Amino acid sequence: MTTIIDVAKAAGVSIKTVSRVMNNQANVREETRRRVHAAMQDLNYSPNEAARRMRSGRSSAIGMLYGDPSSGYQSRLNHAMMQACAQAGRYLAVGLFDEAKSEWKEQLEAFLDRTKVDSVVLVPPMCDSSILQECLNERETRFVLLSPSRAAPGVAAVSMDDQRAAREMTEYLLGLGHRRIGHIAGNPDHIASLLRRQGYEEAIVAAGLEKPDDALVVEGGFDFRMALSSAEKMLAGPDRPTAIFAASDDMAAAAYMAAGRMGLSIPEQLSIAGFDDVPIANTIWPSLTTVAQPFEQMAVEAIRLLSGQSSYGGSDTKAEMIVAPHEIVVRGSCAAPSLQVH
Amino acid sequence: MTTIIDVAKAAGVSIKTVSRVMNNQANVREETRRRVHAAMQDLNYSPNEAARRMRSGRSSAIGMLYGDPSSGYQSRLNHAMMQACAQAGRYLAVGLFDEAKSEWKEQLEAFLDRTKVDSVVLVPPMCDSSILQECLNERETRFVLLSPSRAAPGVAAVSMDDQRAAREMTEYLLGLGHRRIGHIAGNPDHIASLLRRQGYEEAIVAAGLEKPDDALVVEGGFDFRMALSSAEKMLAGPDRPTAIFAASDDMAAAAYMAAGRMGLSIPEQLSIAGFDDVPIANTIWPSLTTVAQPFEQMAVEAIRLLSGQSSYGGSDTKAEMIVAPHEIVVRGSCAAPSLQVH
DNA sequence: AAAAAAAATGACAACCTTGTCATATCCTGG
DNA sequence: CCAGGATATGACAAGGTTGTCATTTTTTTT
Repeated sequence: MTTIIDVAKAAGVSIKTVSRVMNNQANVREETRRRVHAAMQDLNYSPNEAARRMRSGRSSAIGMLYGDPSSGYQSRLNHAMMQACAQAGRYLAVGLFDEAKSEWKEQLEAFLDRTKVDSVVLVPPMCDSSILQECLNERETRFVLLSPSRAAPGVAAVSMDDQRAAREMTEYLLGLGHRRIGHIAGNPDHIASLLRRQGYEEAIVAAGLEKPDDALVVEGGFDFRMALSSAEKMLAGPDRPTAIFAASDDMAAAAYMAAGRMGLSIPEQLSIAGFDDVPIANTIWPSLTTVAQPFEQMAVEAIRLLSGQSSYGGSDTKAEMIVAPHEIVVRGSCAAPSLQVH
Repeated sequence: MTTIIDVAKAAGVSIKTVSRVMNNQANVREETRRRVHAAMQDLNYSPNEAARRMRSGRSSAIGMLYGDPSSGYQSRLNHAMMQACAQAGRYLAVGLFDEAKSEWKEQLEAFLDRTKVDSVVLVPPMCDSSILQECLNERETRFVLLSPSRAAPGVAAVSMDDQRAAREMTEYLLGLGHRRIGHIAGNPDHIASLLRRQGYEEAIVAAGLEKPDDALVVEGGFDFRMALSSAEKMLAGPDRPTAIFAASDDMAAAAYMAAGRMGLSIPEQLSIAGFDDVPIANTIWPSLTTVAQPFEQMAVEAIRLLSGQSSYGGSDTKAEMIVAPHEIVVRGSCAAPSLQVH
């Protein structure tokens, strides 16, 4: 196993200089830096994580704070973070967290003390607590928000373009020939719900159609049950849509259910599209055409943000806001509207 | 921060003796051992992970190998492992793995080299590869199987009692008054499918009813689509059941769909029960009565198994087989059969 | 009871990195 | 060309643990 000493010898410098190069510290001549880098490359050197951590007292692991893990959305995010960490060669220290509890501050302190992490990822719903963010700031712990419900000023965050994705999905349905497209909206407390709805309406209007009325846009609250009754209402109406775009996969599954009850077959008599690409989208049949949230990409970016900021600077935390590219995943739940329906 | 030196002073021994006690090494008098333990307790000492790892070259992290992560089952298991590791104060190093690829052996070596873990958890479907197990044995890496499809002789494993759980769930349905209970069986390649089916039949027979015939037990293959058509067939038959017990939640969701298409309301006209308690069980409505796999418990036991075996012994690996207790989670999808159905 | 063997314990180095502080080198302006 | 400051580099300790090997204590054997 090659150590910093080997690199120092190879580069003809002291170990301290190698250390400086590794940690991007100042006061190293450019030429020296190059030589050291070359030596590291040659020897295929990678620093001993344990030694580093012991000396500095900090862990290179990345902390992740999250709350209720029951949703498919959560598990996808978990998984993406695990994968991204594995790829980056870092460990993931997770803390399950109950913000509702009063001792949450002690919980946080305990987590940080135990794990010694100095960077954490906040996923929904933890990422929307400004008090939590203040606490992390106080402890000089770097953090990045993953898919926050609302933008926090001056805080690094990674998210996706909900509005554009919704517009594109709606455009896809329009492109199939649909003219009457319903929308099941999410919980209006989440900014994502509004953005998705806006994207949907934007596409409709841009296609020269009438702005959707109340019969076409119903509340689903990101809740299966509410979405189920809303979808049934929509489909029972006088001029029912030929396609439904739900603001989440769970609600799209509810629309499947509603369609089944009304005797409508998917996609022949009703097209359904979702949003998120959680496991259920590939479980149900016909499998769901949906917007794939770029979970993997977002996780990678989050780690990059946490790694990139200078380790000890502190002051240069200019907030970066990264938008990861989504994808429309076409599966079997959408088709051109059949002519005989109306 | 208290170190091994503080403990040594407090116990009146050398640091080496403390080290010996910590690592359960031989040649420490019982009384000394007690004194050291007391001192550790007093000072609330916990060893410095980084120093340990640096000296020994091994990581105390636990490795986890898994394959296709798309199912809800996988994500529950992931999550449980993350939580259990956090509780045990250990990191989780995950490796995503493609056993189908030919370079999987290199993949494994690389993973073990990079992470330096010396204990790994194998989750489905990785836990059924005996070649993989041989490889791990060669490298003297401890491992434990989590919920294996078939028992491997001489290998530590954690699982649940599928047969008993299925029997209990069926008994629950019988207790509600159901006399004609259908079963959607899983993929027969999984031992769990057979066990669940046996448990189901056992309960039926024990209740003095006829052993279920082919009209009552259909193949679902742990696949939504197959389960959907099987359920439809079952419900369309001449003497349709008043309750369906599916061998997985995904297949239970398919039964919901089938019921919707047939115009049967749940639970008034048809009771449905599932198995696993994955996210979908709480998403759909009415929420699904199901068998909660003891994911959390299994993860905790897996870590205990890996931690418990003597660190350097090697030979004393008597294979422990642990069965974690499941739970019947009663939600809204089952009710007494209404009288007017038949 | 002495000698030998076995068991228990301890002193100290080693692991690899980073921080401190001292030293060497470079550059600037007179 | 030199003084002085700025910049670049290096020597060495420290961090907490475990391995090696020597030493002390206990037990067994004669």
